[in-house]
Amino acid sequence: MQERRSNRERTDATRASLLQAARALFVRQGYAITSTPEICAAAGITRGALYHHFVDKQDLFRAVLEQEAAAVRADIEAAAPAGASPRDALIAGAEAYLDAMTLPGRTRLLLIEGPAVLGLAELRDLDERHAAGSLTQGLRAAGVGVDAGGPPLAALSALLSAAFDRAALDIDAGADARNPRKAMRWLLLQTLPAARRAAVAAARSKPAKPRR
Amino acid sequence: MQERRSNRERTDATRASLLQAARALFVRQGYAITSTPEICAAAGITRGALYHHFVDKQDLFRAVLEQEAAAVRADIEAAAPAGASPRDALIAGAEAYLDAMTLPGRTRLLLIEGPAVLGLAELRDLDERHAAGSLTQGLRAAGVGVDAGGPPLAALSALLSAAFDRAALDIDAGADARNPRKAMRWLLLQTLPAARRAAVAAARSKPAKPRR
DNA sequence: GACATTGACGTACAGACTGTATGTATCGGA
DNA sequence: TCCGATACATACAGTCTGTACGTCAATGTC
Repeated sequence: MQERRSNRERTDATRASLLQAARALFVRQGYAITSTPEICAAAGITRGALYHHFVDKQDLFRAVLEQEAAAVRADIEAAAPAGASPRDALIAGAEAYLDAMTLPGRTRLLLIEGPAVLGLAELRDLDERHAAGSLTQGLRAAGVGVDAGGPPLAALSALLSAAFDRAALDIDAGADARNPRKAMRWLLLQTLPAARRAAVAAARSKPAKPRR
Repeated sequence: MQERRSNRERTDATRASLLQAARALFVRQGYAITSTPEICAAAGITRGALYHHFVDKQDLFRAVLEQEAAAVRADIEAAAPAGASPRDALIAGAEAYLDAMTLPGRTRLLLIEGPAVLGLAELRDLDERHAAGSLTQGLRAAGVGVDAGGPPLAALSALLSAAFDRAALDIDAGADARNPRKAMRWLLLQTLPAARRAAVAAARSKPAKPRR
């Protein structure tokens, strides 16, 4: 009386069920506390199936993160306006990122548990494959780091990326969402060329009396 | 033939030995992989002693972090120049923080494992008790957020704090230390009033030629 | 200074979890 | 139709965590 399914269908179904159950539990309880028996019970399968599809618990977690990062990327790309100026594209991308990270569990998975479970190096790789690279090139397109006097573009991009993550975390933590968004937007604008040149000019006139 | 020690001495000695062994192992292997038998063997005591002094493994980890955060704070305060202007104090504090985070293991303990093991809320509390609060008040003293038009100070401070952490992480990851430092310094300067006012002014007079 | 109490451990144990080895049924191609 | 491969399920070994309990030295009291 059991339905006939191809191997491919079986695999897809169990993997999907596993990923969904694991994601929910990892988000609610964290990676360490969540046990594989628990995950399998929630997914309606046995541990044998889990270890058939994934080499270990960490590998399952990796798959969850991969899926999550891809979803974030998709969300951002879906929100990208066509034919905007580099500057506007950057700002729109910033908002889209914060919006995407609003989906429950994303901050915990990608920003808290991820680095601890998979290691910083792997997480960074995943981040760059999916999302962060676009920030660097967005900054470059908007003219940051093109002249010699400015800060190293890659390093600055990393710092801003961290600030974005923190904004997402704070929004998720229940803070009035407008404050981190506003601060992040302001900070980002400060890095754009028009602002920077003015700042450099102000800094150059160092020996002068403090401006006040 | 055994020496006579007061209870206080015994406690201090075992706790110190435990903290040192645990710190080393947590740094080298991470919290999850490090087992309590392993820690106790390295500390030269039994698990009974561990569970006498700490309620569980997580509590031991908490003690390690507490010690580490206190050390960072001490390092920063030791480097604080006396009688500097708010602006210079802020810049010096920034450098001191990055210097302090150079000590091996600190980034991993405080920035990677900490949030995952203790939870973001507790880590944030620890951070504010020890270090981060000073950034907010440093910014305020330097005049950030005093006028109504600027970004919310607390939110901006959080973003900058995250950027600092990322800089520390990148330095620790072996990147040429000068790049993250330079970028961080630049980013911080961008937020200070002189730079901002100049930036705003430059933005207002958009058609005007750049100042130089 | 004997004595009861508390603190600082050491040892033994129960429960749970992870990863692996092995068995079974279904699928897919020849 | 037969046979290898795939997708599971079950059983097992080893390890870890936290707790209960026992011991002995230190400390305060009379």
